[in-house]
Amino acid sequence: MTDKYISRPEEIVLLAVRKLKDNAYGITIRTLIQEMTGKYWSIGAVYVPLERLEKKGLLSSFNSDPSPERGGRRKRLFKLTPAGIKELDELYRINSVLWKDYPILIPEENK
Amino acid sequence: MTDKYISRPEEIVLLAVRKLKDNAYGITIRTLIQEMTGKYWSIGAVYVPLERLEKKGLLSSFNSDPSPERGGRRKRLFKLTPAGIKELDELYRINSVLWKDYPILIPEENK
DNA sequence: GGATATGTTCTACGGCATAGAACAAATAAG
DNA sequence: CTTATTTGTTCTATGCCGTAGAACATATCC
Repeated sequence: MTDKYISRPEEIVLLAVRKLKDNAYGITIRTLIQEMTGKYWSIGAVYVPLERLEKKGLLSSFNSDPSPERGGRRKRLFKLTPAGIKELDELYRINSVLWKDYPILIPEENK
Repeated sequence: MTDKYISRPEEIVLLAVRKLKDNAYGITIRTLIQEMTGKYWSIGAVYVPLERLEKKGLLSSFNSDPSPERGGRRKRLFKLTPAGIKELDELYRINSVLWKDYPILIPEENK
């Protein structure tokens, strides 16, 4: 492909960052993803894509002030860059085409 | 992840096979994918995932009778297995969750 | 300052993405 | 029948990504 796709894990991470708004950092991202997908994600499965997405210019990050309730290291907060937003829009468009007319599943009462 | 995802290329290939029904083979799959995604796909970018999906039991394939109009090698036709259908249903479900509430884009008249 | 809690960095290994040349096989032409 | 043409698949190499979890860092609490 000439115009590379981002991968599925990268897509999912981008979406999680978007949904978390000003509270997107490693732990919350991981938790949200696990909730949405219903699957276990290792720590590395979150941070490695985060790192790569930042390198590609789709995300930016900065360290928060230390202000947690109990203790612990400061957070590295992530946000979408304009390029990241554009990428998500593009993915949304392609997904719409790919899944258009996918048969609606009648749940439970399969009659 | 304990319960592995299939990759994005694999997802796209599965969808193409589904849409093509009884006419899903290398060339038509590639053409449809390029139409849907608007991107160039090499031959290998289609056949390698096809091969892997068959190995995973999500697709099956068989050679067609030789009956083309002009000549050429016989086709290797692909179809979804029950596991493949199940996988697509699962992907649809997850995608719905992931993209729920994605902001509707007002096209052109951005007012 | 040692214990505890919260978070991130590091890195290793296998597997997948992607490209395109080589190969195969069917019919048509001479 | 043998050569050209058309249609389609197989092969395989390279680099990058997916994934896991141990190690490390840094806050607060006692």
